[in-house]
Amino acid sequence: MKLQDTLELHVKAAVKELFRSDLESVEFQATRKEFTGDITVVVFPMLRVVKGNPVVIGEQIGQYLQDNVTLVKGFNVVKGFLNIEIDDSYYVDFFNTIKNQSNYGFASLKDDKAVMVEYSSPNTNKPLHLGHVRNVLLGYSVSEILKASGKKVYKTQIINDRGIHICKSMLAWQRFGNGETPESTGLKGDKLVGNYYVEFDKAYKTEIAELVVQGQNEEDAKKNAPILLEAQEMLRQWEAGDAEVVALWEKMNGWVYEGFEETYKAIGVDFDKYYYESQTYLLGKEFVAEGLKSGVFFKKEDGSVWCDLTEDGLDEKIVLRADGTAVYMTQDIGTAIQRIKDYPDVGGMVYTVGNEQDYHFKVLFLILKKLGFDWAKNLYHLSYGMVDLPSGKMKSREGTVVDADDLIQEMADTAEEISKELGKLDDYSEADKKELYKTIGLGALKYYILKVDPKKRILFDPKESIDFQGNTGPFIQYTYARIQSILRKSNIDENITLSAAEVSLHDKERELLKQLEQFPEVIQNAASQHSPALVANYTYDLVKDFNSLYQNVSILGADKEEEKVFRVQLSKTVGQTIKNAFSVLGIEVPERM
RNA sequence: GGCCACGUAGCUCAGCUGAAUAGAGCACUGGAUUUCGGCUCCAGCGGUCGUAGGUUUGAAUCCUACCGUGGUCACCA
Repeated sequence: MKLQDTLELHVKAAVKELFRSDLESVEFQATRKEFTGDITVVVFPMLRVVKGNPVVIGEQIGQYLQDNVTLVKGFNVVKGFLNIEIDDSYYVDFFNTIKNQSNYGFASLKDDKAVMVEYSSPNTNKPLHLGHVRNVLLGYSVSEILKASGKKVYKTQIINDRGIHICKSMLAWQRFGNGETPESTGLKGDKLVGNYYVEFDKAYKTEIAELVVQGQNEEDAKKNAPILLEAQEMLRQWEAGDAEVVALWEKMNGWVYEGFEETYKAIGVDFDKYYYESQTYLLGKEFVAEGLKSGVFFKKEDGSVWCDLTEDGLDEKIVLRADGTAVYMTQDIGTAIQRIKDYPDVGGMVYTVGNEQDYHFKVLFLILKKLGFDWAKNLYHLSYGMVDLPSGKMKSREGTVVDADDLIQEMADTAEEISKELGKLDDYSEADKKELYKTIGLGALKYYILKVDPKKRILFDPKESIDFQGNTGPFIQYTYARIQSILRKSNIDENITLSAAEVSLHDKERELLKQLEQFPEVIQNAASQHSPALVANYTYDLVKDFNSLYQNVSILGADKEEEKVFRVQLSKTVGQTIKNAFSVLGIEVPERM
């Protein structure tokens, strides 16, 4: 049983015996550094049940605990705070239970409904950029955290593969492409298709300018530009199933998917299942028809279908256009239902989508509830803030978009520069070195993004993101590598288990053990709050405590053999915990760096 | 304008399901190595927790108003 749970029972018993009152709960907090003790009971909330002076009450409870609970070895009361000192044997026993658990902190799979986590969900007309990077890192990490908390998880995305955007790229490629392919140009497929999207925009603008010269006003010119009309015609042909257009669409989307896969692989994320808008919007239309019958939706005179959400404090929302074609909402309804059909064990879903779509998801979840799906109550919009650059917002038109592939490469390059200066890798092969630079560069990037609360905006300062000191990924990786170095040099018997009597704890060791004890709870909290930031910040605190110990005591040069054994084992366990924590953030740890 | 989110040290962020003197990192200043990896550690400097009210024994945390920033209010996605 956890320390806090044990103490809670005893505090309740104490209050029962001393004051003949029943407490519903007991409030604990870690004892602040400036006071003596390991864990603190806050007396104030008890005053509602037990009348009296908080200091006196604290003293009485403290005395009771000291007399009746063996692991309580002392106490003191400051104001309304009862600081309890815990016997070292508790921490040593705790350590012995976890020291060989390679999966420490992770809960075993609970017999519970699975969760589907959607992330990435790109359009197929341009490459991934920094904004997608945050999305992908968050979604992947939340998936891993949910798994670590004991849930079955499916990772997925919805690919926006149909619509005018891809037709624009297709048309431009037809006109200006001269049959170029990723193979013939050596370009990644998503980059190639993205280039033609830009080409389209250029041609479009030229045509608008020409029409304006010919006397049209700008608004009309934007609507009448021939190339735009042609793109719209192409979309109609696609919807009509024109064989040639569909073949081109399949070819160019295929290029994009290959490009995306390369980027996902470079980032180190994966998916269990892909959904395509082109395959789910029809199901959405079916359910709109059904909702119309059951009265969830209503039809306007022009034939468009709406959902009235005014009773819920929202507006009316369109779910089908007057011409009968699907809107965004239609296909999201279809996609959600399709997913539950495909995976009947799924009881809830997490949508990783930027906060500009907060309203959309509020409405989507409400509509699914109205349609009567019981899983609709377990839908969560993992809403995250924009990524800004020091120069302001990213704007594709102004060319300030940070490309995902470029970014990953730059991070690795920077890691290489810094590592070379410090040079500890002379005996590494070139391939191993490259792999390591990628690990460090990606570690820096991922940690920089994940340590911030998802809902907050991120200011992405390239200079700061590649910082290696302080609260950064490489700092934590460095500590891990340093621990591995100790383990390589130590030659202790791994299987020794020291009893509490054989170990006397250094203050820093006790701090570290308390910190280690928190890890499983951190994972659970991060899961329920969908926040990798909690894991990131925890890991940093753990690492700081380890470095402090490292600086204060000699591990391999400990005076006594038992001390050395204990410290090496402790170091190993800290290393394992760093590794586990980082694994749910999607960050690798190096043996050396 | 309506609705939503955010506002904590010069900068980047924790703390936000209420509790002790609001914590880290960067930057700046000063220290530590006959020692296991100095990408380290220790200390100092730095705060009207956006503003004003309210609830409470107790508010950065909860409530209200206002200010600032961003988002959103499409038969776009």
